[in-house]
Amino acid sequence: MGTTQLESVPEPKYWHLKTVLSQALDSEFSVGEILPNERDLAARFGVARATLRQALEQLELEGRLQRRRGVGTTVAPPRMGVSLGTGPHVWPGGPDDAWQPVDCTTAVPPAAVAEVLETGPDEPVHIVRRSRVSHGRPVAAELLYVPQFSVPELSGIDAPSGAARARAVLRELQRPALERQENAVELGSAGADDAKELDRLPGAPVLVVTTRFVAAGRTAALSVATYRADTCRLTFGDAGGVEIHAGPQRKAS
Amino acid sequence: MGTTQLESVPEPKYWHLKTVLSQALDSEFSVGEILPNERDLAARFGVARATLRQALEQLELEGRLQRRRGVGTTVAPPRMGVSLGTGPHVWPGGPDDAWQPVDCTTAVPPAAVAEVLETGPDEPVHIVRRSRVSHGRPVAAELLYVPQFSVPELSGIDAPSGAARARAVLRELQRPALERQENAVELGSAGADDAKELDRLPGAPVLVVTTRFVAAGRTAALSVATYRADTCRLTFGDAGGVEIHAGPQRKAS
DNA sequence: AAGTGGTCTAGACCACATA
DNA sequence: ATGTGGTCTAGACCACTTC
Repeated sequence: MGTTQLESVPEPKYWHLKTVLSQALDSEFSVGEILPNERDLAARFGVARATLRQALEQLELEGRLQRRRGVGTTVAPPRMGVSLGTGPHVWPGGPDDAWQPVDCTTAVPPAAVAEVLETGPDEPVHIVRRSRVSHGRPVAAELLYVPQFSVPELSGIDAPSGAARARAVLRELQRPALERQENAVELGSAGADDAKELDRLPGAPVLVVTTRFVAAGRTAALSVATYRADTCRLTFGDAGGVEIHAGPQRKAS
Repeated sequence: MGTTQLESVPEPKYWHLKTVLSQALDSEFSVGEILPNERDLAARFGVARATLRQALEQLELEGRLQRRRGVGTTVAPPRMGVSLGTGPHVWPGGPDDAWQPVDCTTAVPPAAVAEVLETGPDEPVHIVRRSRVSHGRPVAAELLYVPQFSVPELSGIDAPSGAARARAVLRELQRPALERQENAVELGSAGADDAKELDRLPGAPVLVVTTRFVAAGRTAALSVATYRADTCRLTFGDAGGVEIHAGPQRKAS
């Protein structure tokens, strides 16, 4: 009769919507193309705008879409591989360094950082701000904490702050020999500062990479770098990483 | 609590709310404690429930909260460090293997996987499902794609499917010598299958780790593992990783 | 000025866990 | 049966970019 069929597993609308849109992106759109605006899309699919947005949000999280306020929603290119390196070659300011110093201040670090650095709770350290650009786009913002003892030769004659001082600190940091490094990756959301540097809104998802550089048996520096989670695929190991993306899936026929 | 007035730069409500809640979590709550329900919290802060939820969502993304339907919202423990390893010791089924085989089927992999494995577009491979448990909690679900040529000695007499066959495949996979491995980490959202295995809802944020195992100059196996982004901090390198969490921040005074 | 995505509201109903 | 978080709606206004 007129009764609706019993849905044993009622899939959420936004979930189904995401699937439909994902397939449409594969078959009917090309990279960089702009989608219809959210109000039109919502009307076309017969859902509220909030529901449509929930689907778009997920697709953006997966790196399939890029949304910019005042502009529109575009189809994102595949994520770019960003190498983090694991060997002993990646030392701040070293040969393969992809980072660009931005600024440098001297201040007391957060308690959690001071603990790792084994500095006193009120002992100031050098805080170098660096940014990483790849393929012409900003991909990461970093705070590099350098304790005073790691750069003993740092002359006060150098610039007291700014990019010049950042370079001076990095230069001095290269003197001791690197013993090892440790990496950790976790999910986070961009703070106001990082968001601005990454050209994203605050709260944007980021991959937080914390790296501890050890020299002479002590933590010589601590790096906290936030990578844009929407555009980056972090690669480790010997080569550039594996190219695995969802892409158009084949259906059993 | 007290209302805060700022008009110069209209900070989004949910952003401010997130900050307030974050501080409250540090000072007034302990791990495992349950928060008031969303309707009460929204009323207490004088916002709509949707706005309150936007703040909770971010805090959950950052691993500060854990929300379970029908139960409530609790304060999450610090993320657990999960070692991925980088040395040549981590081979599926090897000594330090933290994975538990669940199932095994033989099927044609997605096109993107077949390309990396250098198998024909219609050539079936072994697909081993494994799960990883840490501290009594499921942390990752994996699909391990093993081409036929990597396990030539696999006897048809072994179990045709199920956990028994998974173990057989892993056993045979250990014969060739590992040359190197490549890792990549990116953000994704859990599919229906993974979500169930990870005890999360579909769409939950996950860290997708793809690992290519190379032996005899060829890709011997490809692993696509999804880690719970809310509870896991992936660690690389020699040791257990760095313990950096936001924690109570001190304010400049 | 017009159009876009971002934020916010005040409801409603549903799925799930627990008692 | 009750209470929780999850989904959904139909609006409104705001911040930003572009024309």
